[in-house]
Amino acid sequence: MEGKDMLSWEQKTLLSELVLGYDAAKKLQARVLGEAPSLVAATAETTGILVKQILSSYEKSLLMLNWSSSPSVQLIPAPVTLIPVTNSVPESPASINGSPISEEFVDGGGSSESHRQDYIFNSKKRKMLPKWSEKVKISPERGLEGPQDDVFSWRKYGQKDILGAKFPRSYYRCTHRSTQNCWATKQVQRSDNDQTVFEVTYRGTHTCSQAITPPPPPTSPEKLDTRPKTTVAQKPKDLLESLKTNLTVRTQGLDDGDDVFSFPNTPPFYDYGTINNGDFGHVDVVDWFNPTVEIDTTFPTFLHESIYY
DNA sequence: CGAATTTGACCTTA
DNA sequence: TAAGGTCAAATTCG
Repeated sequence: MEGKDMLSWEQKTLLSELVLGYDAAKKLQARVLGEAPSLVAATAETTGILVKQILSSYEKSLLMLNWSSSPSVQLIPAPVTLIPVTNSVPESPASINGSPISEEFVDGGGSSESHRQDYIFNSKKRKMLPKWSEKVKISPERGLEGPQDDVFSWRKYGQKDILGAKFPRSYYRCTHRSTQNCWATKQVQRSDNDQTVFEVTYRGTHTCSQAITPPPPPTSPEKLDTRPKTTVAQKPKDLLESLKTNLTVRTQGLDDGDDVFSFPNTPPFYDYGTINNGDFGHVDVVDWFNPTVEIDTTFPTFLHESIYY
């Protein structure tokens, strides 16, 4: 056990990602060989999804490697471009010295009295949060390109005009920040020229339960969506909005440069539903590839009157 | 009526 | 000090 603890956050996430891909590949293999795993129903996991998962896994793993070592590994052909956001020198791989975790994290229990102080330590922490960004491309026909599986719920807390940018930048944080002390945030910036591109920058990972226990037990075959409300496109009217909110490709992030942030008690894995037994959490792709998040045919319409402010 | 968004002020960072 | 990021009151939404 101590073995895994020794791993840096990067290593853990990388491992996690690789495991996901491996898992999906295994399933795919089983499928190809005709020996469909009875339990993990062949029902919902289409080959396409598996492939997608595998590719996504590769992309992210490569991204991480690309970042932490030589910047010469340019392999990411996919429609979705992943961009490591480097603030300073990505030099130190990850020297986790889980020292300054302080009570800030546990402090959440504290009442809501914190104003300025809250802000302060929040910003202090900000430096330590892993940060990464992605470009999400949209095609009118297919909706979103690339892996999109943001099952997290975000809440907008600000919008700002950016110098030189045509469109304002939107700021989101995890809905459960106050309730579960989850400090994940993201910001969405629409590309100046290419209307189909949004750049999403994430900071911090989710420590809230929705990142830990997404899928409801499949005990009852009837109910497929027992869950309250993860992020899902809702009002067609604000398609763009919901899009921005959902526009999300989860990728592993890395440290910010100076200090590597080590998580208090958060599993370093994003899990999209750990339903299986394996040594590692394995993924039920069906869950994160939730069709509800899809942008259907209404989409192109939105693109036209896209500029809505 | 509670939860999410909007938006100008305020705070932090470069 | 300006640009970027966050807060929080007011407003809108569901």
